[in-house]
Amino acid sequence: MKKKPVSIRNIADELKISVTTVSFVLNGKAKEKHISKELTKKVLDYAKLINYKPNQIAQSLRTGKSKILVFMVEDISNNFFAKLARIFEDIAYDKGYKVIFCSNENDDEKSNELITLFNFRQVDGFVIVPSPGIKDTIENLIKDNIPVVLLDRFFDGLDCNSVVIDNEKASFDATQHLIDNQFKNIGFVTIAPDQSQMEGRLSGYIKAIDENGLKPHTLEIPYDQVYKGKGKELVRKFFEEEKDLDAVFFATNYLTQTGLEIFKENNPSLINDLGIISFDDNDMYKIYSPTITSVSQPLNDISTKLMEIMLPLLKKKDVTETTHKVMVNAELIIRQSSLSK
Amino acid sequence: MKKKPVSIRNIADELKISVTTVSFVLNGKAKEKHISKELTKKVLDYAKLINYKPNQIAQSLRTGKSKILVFMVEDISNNFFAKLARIFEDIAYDKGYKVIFCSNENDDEKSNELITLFNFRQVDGFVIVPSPGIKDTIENLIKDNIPVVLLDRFFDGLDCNSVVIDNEKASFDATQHLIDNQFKNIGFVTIAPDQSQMEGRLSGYIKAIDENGLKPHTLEIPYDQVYKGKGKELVRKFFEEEKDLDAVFFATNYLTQTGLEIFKENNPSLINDLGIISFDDNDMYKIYSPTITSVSQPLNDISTKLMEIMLPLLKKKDVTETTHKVMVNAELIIRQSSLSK
DNA sequence: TTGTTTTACTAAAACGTTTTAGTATGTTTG
DNA sequence: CAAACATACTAAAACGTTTTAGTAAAACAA
Repeated sequence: MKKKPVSIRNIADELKISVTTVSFVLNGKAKEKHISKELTKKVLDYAKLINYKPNQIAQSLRTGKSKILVFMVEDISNNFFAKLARIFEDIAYDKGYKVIFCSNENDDEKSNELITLFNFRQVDGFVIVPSPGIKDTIENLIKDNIPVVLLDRFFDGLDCNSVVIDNEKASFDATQHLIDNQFKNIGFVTIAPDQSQMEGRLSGYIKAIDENGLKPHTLEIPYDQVYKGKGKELVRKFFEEEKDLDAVFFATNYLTQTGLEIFKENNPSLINDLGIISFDDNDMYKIYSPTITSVSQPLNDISTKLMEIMLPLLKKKDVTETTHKVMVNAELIIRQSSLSK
Repeated sequence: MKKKPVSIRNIADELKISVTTVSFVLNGKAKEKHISKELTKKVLDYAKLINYKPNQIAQSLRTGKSKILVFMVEDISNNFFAKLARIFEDIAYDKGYKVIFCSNENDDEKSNELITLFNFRQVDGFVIVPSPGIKDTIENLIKDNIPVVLLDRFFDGLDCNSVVIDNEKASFDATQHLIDNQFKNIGFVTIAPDQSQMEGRLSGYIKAIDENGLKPHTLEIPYDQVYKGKGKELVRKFFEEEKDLDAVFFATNYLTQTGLEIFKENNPSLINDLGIISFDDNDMYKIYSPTITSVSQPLNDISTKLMEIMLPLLKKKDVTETTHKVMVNAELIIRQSSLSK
């Protein structure tokens, strides 16, 4: 049966001193509170001896801090988010925080539900990949003085910490790279830009196309159709109609997979004949035939930045004092699929 | 600034009754404790009106239950585990539990550290993909009456709940499928079987090979070499030496990727000439050229089973009463790579 | 000497619940 | 008509911490 864990009381009783003294010592306030060197040592030694660990829940109740962070993404089983989560987890544990992951499926209702749930369960801070319609919820969190860092996306006109990549630049560079490789009719397959990161990706593409005097060919798929098979049909139709495309830039990993699937089904030679770039890397791209060029987000940088912003917020009285909006650069990993044919 | 959340006290004061009564009502013990219908309704209505949510931490301190489960896997950013986690998360939230995910990197020290950390922070239950040397730690958890369900692997001679797939059968079937497709010299690339699931995969392969009077060709890579580039060289050497292989069965997703990488670098035609099967599916396998046959683990079944075992344990006084060892069947997804050439 | 400061330590409240052990009525029962 | 029981409610302890507001003695200053 479960033996009761040792408490501060046990230490106090054993050493015939008060719990107050023990608490002071264990919290490193010995000097400040004028606890003698000898007693301090005695407490520390005994605590170690009996392997005392504070009851985190009692601490939380008293201090109002849970040492738990929430990392809410669109889908934790998505490679990009899973990798980010993994790195964030490591840093967090290192700093004494536990992390609860959850997936909002880019759905406003689910997002709100989860945020409410956790907020009431006294979570210390949130990292959130926001669904399009939760600007108000986020604003309320900030008003309630709860640390929030947005990830991957942000809201125009909302003063909130965020870490995003420079989507426009990344997209511009990728498109320009295709142009530099003699591609002239470059298609862009994306999802409807009600998410800020998608907006940047589209505008980067358009900018490169415009600057080079080319004609844009874009397909924007409504988000709700993407994950319902319907998206695939739209992509298929796009390629059937735009016969003269010589390259295509997919704005997300998932769209690339859909595209490749269609090529495989309808017109396998396209895989080799078209110039192809995918936003977001995938372990398999480097072993595909041809190997696939991708825009790779710097996962380590992103997670590190997230923590760098989050940690000071957790100490602060007022989270609105200063907000940090960090933009990191993505890397274009050039492989066979984007080189001039 | 953060407004103080409403407490049971606020309700009691407002209605001029005791906190006890409020607590009884809110916990559904109104009848049992003879609280009148009218008062019960009044409490419920007012609680709803002011949007009362219990302070989970205070509840935890009092009841000793945190409503938190730990889901510890080898690497949460690994596709297989991420997908499992995603499903488990959904079920858990539905049952009122939060889930903390963590990665032990198949390392005993890290596993022990994490288990100790969470155990002392009063987690209600553990789902664990155990690293090879933590049998004792698991045993101690069980002795302490803490719910544990092992996932993917188990320990011989330890009576502990577990959910695993029938690796031997899955491996046997996959090998037999290759044999049925006229392959005669089937290689098996695996990691050293100090993990139970790897043992089953090897023995299934051997059994099929033996039953068909063929000769085994196995490569066993020590676990610690797999993730250090060294593994790749061992695989490369294997294929250079075993010139007469006509098929290969990779025992994990990661090994498949390594293998494909080597084929691509050294001998691209092999990808089409060899029969290939991979343990664990990958979204990209169905759009690879050729499409790749895989042994796919039933993620939904596994997560559901995990919860089915975990939930009753969380209610029980004594977790050792009965142990459930569940074995689920994997599915062979047949694609081009394993069909007779 | 007396008053002030410093040192060394502690009692008790507080965090927000749940639960035990009541009390004070009203209602049956023998 | 008293004893037993049922109903409707509550005071206070408990969970394990942290922290406020102390006390008592020793050291120092005048």
